[in-house]
Amino acid sequence: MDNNLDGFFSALADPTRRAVIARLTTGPAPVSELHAPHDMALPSFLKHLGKLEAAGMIRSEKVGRVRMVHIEARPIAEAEDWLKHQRRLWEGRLDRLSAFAGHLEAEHLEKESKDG
Amino acid sequence: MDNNLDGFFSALADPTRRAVIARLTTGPAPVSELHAPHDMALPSFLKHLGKLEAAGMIRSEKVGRVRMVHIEARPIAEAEDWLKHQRRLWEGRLDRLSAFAGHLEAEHLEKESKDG
DNA sequence: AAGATTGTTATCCATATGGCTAAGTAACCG
DNA sequence: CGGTTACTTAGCCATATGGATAACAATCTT
Repeated sequence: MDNNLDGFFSALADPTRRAVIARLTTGPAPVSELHAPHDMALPSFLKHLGKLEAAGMIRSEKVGRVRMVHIEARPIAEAEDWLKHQRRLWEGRLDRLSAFAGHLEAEHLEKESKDG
Repeated sequence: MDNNLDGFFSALADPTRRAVIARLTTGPAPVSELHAPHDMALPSFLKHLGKLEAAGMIRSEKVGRVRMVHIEARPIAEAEDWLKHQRRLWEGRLDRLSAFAGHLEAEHLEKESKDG
């Protein structure tokens, strides 16, 4: 339970890094291409890639002088699963609440009919 | 695109705050009860609640001297949707790739997933 | 009214984060 | 070989974050 969720979520808590992920869903790219749309010095940008890689969300290999970056889908699925799980718990609780409310109402009606 | 995702994800990038969310999926609770399982001074803990509230993930109202806290589901769904969207793009790309490249690409991806 | 509960506010502190520049290394190109 | 490209490493800096204590405020409880 105490897995990489910290890294996953904090990696996603930045628009630059989310943009990189979004870009990479369309296919691998070299660092320079990933960097291009971001108004930021390259070393600053590399820190973002570093965080994504540390979180296990991307991987990269160097081919000649170029570093190719590609997405790693599993962490995204894990984060998604955590959210889905929470949402289901929450929805389940709503179900139980409404069942309980129904129960209360039934009791109430029953009591009323006895009293009446 | 530039919505509250920063706040949502960074709010979830902390185990204390995820624990609070997890707890709140089972129903509302007063601050003291939320605080109890966490080995941390109350003011420190309140900062976490503050972040969750700022991100719109929880709400709270004061009843007497007690503050009751409850979860706000929509942000969770939004974060989940972002992830789902990215995953679909990624999967869509895989579909397109395999349509073009056939079994060679499939073999490559299979190898990658084994390496992971 | 006194005391206990339950937050709240105000500081303070160490570390992490996100940006920068400057200078270095490792391919490729002519 | 020399220059250009594509990173890489090393430092610097400002602000944010996550923790702490101390003191205050409001509301039950007795």
